[in-house]
Amino acid sequence: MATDELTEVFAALADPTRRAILERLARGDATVNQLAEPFALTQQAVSKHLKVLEKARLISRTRAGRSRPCALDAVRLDEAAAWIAEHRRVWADRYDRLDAHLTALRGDS
Amino acid sequence: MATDELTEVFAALADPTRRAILERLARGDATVNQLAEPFALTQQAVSKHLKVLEKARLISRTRAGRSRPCALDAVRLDEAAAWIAEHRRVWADRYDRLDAHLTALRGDS
DNA sequence: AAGTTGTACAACCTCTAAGTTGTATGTAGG
DNA sequence: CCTACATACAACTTAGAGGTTGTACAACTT
Repeated sequence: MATDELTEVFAALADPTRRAILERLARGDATVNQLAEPFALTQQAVSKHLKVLEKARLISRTRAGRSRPCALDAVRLDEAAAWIAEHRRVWADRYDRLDAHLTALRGDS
Repeated sequence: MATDELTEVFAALADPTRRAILERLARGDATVNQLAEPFALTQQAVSKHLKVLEKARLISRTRAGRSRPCALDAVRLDEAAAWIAEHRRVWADRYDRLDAHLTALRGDS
């Protein structure tokens, strides 16, 4: 994944409202107004959030008459998780080596 | 992890410079000036980024004479990864059920 | 055809993030 | 001590994020 795409995904996840929207969508698709209801926000504000999520490709939208239901798209989340996992692994290795080193220094088995 | 902490972590990861700093630190601890060198940024700007990373507890800092080396802290990354994994799982389940449903509709085995 | 409903667009406000320059502080070394 | 170096603090600028209100438009309902 390109750097800017990672940036978009993490930036999208950095907003509590957007994370809440994703959590809501995980329980089923929803329209803008349905998503807006639990928040003390206008429909327009929620639409903006959805635009951010859509640009980050964390959700996709379809047309259904006059409403535009949102559905989750897991691909980008996987890629973000992969970035974290990769770097987490690298330095977990470092700490494992450090642990081993310290253990060796202490003369433990 | 509290909501604001997740927000801090994701917001910290949303900046390409900060991700690059983390990648650099994954290869070994470094001082502010060492971190600043590859970027076309002032020392002060890098210090600000480090402050953000430290507040999000993605790095920790120690004193070593007149320098303050930075080291990675994997805990928060794990928590961010856990959030992603949890939600990814939920809607992976949804799509699995959808798949099953569609398969059933088609009359496949 | 007329009205209602769901969503998007535009203009605006305010706050904060990310960068700058300039300066202060603490520690090391001559 | 004095100087040089590594980092931090303060004040400022600029751009963008997140919110608002007002309005437009397309698609159902009657």
